[in-house]
Amino acid sequence: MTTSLADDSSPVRVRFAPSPTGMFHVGSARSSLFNWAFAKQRGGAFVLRIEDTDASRNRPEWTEGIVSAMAWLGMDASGYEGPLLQSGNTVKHADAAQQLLAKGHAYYCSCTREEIIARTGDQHRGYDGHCRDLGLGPGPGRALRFRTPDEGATVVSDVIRGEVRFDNAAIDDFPVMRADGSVLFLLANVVDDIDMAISHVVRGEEHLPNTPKQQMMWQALDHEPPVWAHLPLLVNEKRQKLSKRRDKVALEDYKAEGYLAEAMRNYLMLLGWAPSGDREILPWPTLIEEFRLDEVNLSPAFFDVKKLRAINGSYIRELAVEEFIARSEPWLTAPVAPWRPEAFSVQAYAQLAPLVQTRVAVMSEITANVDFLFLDEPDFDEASWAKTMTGGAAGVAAGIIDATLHSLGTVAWDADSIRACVEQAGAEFGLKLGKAQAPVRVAVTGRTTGLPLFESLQVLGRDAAISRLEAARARI
RNA sequence: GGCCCCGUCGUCUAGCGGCCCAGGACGCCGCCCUCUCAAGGCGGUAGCGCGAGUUCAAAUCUCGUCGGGGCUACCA
Repeated sequence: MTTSLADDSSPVRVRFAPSPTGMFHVGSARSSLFNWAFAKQRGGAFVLRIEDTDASRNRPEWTEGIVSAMAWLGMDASGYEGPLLQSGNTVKHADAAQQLLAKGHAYYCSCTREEIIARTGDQHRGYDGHCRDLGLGPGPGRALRFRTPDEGATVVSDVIRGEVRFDNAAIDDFPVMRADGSVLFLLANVVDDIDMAISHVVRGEEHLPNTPKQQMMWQALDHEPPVWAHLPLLVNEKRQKLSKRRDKVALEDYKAEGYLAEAMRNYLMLLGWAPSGDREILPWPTLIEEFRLDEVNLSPAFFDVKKLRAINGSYIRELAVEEFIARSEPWLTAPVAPWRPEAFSVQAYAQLAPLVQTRVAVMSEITANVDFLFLDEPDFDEASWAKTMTGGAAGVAAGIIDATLHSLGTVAWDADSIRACVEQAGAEFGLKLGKAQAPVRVAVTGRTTGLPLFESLQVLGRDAAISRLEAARARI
């Protein structure tokens, strides 16, 4: 938008400043990725700062969660400064508060919330400036408030949104330091950004209403405000901001489901920004190179898992088979895999892996595709069994299985020969392969759908195939 | 309530006054391929919220309107 702000030559130092709340949110992930792409593409620096000022809801291990989630997405600790803890900077926070006081930009206030509401008669009116000119000193129950101008306007120059104007009269004197001397987020955030020499503050749009206040403080502290960039929100299907409470937002959950980091990263980059031309799936270095902060969209983006799935499937299919096999490991072993660990065979899996690869959109789906190979008994799907083995289908199913069994014992054990057996069995009942294979498939794999049957049988082995067909035949 | 932001297919987006009776992708539907299911190929469905204005010309500019959202703590 405002090209002077997006000037390619200005030095870049960005920060990602999450508060450690226990899980890494997809919105945070997107925000960190945008910051990262912008910094790397401009040859700038990226700082990770943990906003742990609210001691009541902080745990040290949450920080580790943020670091590892970022690493998973490809933002390795070697590529950024930090993590720095906001709580480690409290001396400077307090110092800044005193500076504001000394310069007349802040004053002590003894009002309680109740008193303010009682005076204004309106919960929504905000602070009425009661203590503004009382010249109060520090003391119990006295917080420090920033004195905002009564007239004029504060204009926030945002790379994405252009100039956003806020009338100063509408901005109440806001607290910057609690009565206990601890500094509030709004100020601490500014002090840290100044301290870290942050050049661009790239964050979610929910912070836009706070920005004029922060900009006032930058200036009151004798610093040029940074370049602001407020990213559009990530929303749910009801177009509300993604929230921990009602939406599935934990990056960890998606990882556990088998979303590939590179797919998640690519998808997230597409929320609010798009590469030029009709391209969507691009390697990370290309995304970084082509990303432009000032091209970021204005409107909120729906976090669409369907599209994420599609992109993930595409990434899975792009994997070299060996790579796919290697990456399948977590879904083939405990605690995910339902079979006895000894029953698993990498060789057997490797033979079918190429067939699995085109059939899964998320890695967790691998398990159900090959479980028949390693389970002692197939995991029968009731609907599948009912459809192919009971009622009117029972007679044919029994016949097909009998006929297949008849020739399967002596046939050469390869997919083509096995196929011929089933084809022949079907012919005896006037059935095409499509119909004839169904009871065999269910008997052996437990389901009507799955990997190509004959390759599956070949890998399963003759003995297991025969005993499963016999067991199923007995159950019909 | 106040302040602020946003508004192109269902969704993510391309579009920066003529190249657009709007392009791509996901989804959905159909066809082909096919041992099931996928993958793949081909085709289709569907959109500029509305109203004024500016202009020879508007999805693109302006205003209004309607709709959606965010913020509104001695939380971050």
